[in-house]
Amino acid sequence: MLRSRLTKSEQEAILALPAQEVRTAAHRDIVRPGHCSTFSTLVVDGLVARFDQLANGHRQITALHIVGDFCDLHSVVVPETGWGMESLTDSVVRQVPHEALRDLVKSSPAIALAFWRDTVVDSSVLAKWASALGRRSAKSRLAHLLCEMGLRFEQAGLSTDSDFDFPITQSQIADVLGVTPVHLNRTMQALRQDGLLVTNGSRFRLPDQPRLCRIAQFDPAYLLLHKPPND
Amino acid sequence: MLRSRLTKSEQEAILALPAQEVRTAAHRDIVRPGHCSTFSTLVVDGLVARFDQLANGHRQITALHIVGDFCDLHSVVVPETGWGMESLTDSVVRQVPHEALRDLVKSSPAIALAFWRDTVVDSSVLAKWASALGRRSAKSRLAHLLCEMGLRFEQAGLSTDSDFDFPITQSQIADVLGVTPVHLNRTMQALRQDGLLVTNGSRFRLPDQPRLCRIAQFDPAYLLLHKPPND
DNA sequence: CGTGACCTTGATGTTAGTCAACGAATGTGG
DNA sequence: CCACATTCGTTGACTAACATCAAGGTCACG
Repeated sequence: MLRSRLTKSEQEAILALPAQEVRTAAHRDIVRPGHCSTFSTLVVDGLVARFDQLANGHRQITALHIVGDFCDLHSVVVPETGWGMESLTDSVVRQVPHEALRDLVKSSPAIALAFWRDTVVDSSVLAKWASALGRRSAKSRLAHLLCEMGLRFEQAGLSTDSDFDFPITQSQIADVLGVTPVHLNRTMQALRQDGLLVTNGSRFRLPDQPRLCRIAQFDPAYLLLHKPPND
Repeated sequence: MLRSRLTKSEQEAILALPAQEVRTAAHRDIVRPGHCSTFSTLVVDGLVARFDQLANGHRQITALHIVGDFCDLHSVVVPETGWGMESLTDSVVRQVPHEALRDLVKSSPAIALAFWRDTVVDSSVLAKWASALGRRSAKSRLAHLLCEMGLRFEQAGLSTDSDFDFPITQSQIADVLGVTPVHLNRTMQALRQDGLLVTNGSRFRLPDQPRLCRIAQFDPAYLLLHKPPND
């Protein structure tokens, strides 16, 4: 679950944290921007996005979180939310009070480091994405997103990296890539015509991953999957 | 220096950390992408940028660091560098060994939280920037950058927020905004014609900040300047 | 008096946004 | 079972933003 090595007892301490389980329908705002949050959110089922909203209402999704992700652990040390969180699908989340997390962190330096590390990995993914938004074409960004999500779904044990269920609308993908829904639609068609993408409902298949990775210039190092020890 | 409240003795412990002071000329890579770093970098003088590099050599700057910033504290918990760091001007930095930082973090939970918090603030700035790259025009992004840097220079006690020394080339700003140098040049001219920017060498003056902030949709909340206590 | 780094300008091509409309699938209430 | 609305994907015509290519201009520096 977390991207660090912990002892059994430390793992148990995290799992034993008090939490409120919440079910939400798709397209609901779980955390509204501009407030102060009192809990962190663990995704139990579904797909959850962190976003930033502009004055005109347009959204830029800055992170996608799948089953098992602790999506706003950073709010433990910085509870002020400039961002918001929305459910992209019907979802189930566990809300863990900051108070409990802070107590745990004080009692165990190893867990503090593991939490810190987890937020840094999120930040590493975000940096890679910022670079994609600034310097790549929509087609390359879409390819990159597909490569990343495939790998993350596989790592989470949900599917293979080249054939996965990704229940997201084209408008939502557009909010990730920073393009309009119309342009995303055309970009997806371009990948389909190149024989790099086959979709069927929410099922995504990537028939030629090596070529897709080349277009995306995808190097999975930034996801930090090898989980080195903390010290 | 750090964006958290610490006791005197904690502050002294940080300042007493062993470090190697290094001087670098402008336009040098301080940390090369794709390695494993063994120290974190504190900016003593100058301007330092974190960047991500594409296969074609193009760079996207993902963070700017001014005097007093600890620019890669995150590498304490994740030493693998997908990114690089370059000096934008002649600079002086202090390189603090990760080993010493990890020892300090283990001995003091408050410092661990302060360090964690610092990396989360960087991440908050990055999220705002990703949103700008995805959803705003070059003009709005430039306005946003100017508002942010003005405020940060002021907070660091270097100048006022509407008249500051920002020793950076147009090509480097272009690498921040994710545009070409040619287009950045034209974007700056547009701000000048609107009476929103006056430059003289590396001196930037913002004659009409309220209007500039409106164009930028600048809300400084994401910089988390009010420094709430850690717990 | 070159030379190189940086800024500026013009012409032209490409990428992506905007506006508007339509079709397919799904759900809902009568 | 049918009319209706809603959401989502798709398409076409047109426009705006930005990239690319190429060339000069300025200034500091050796």
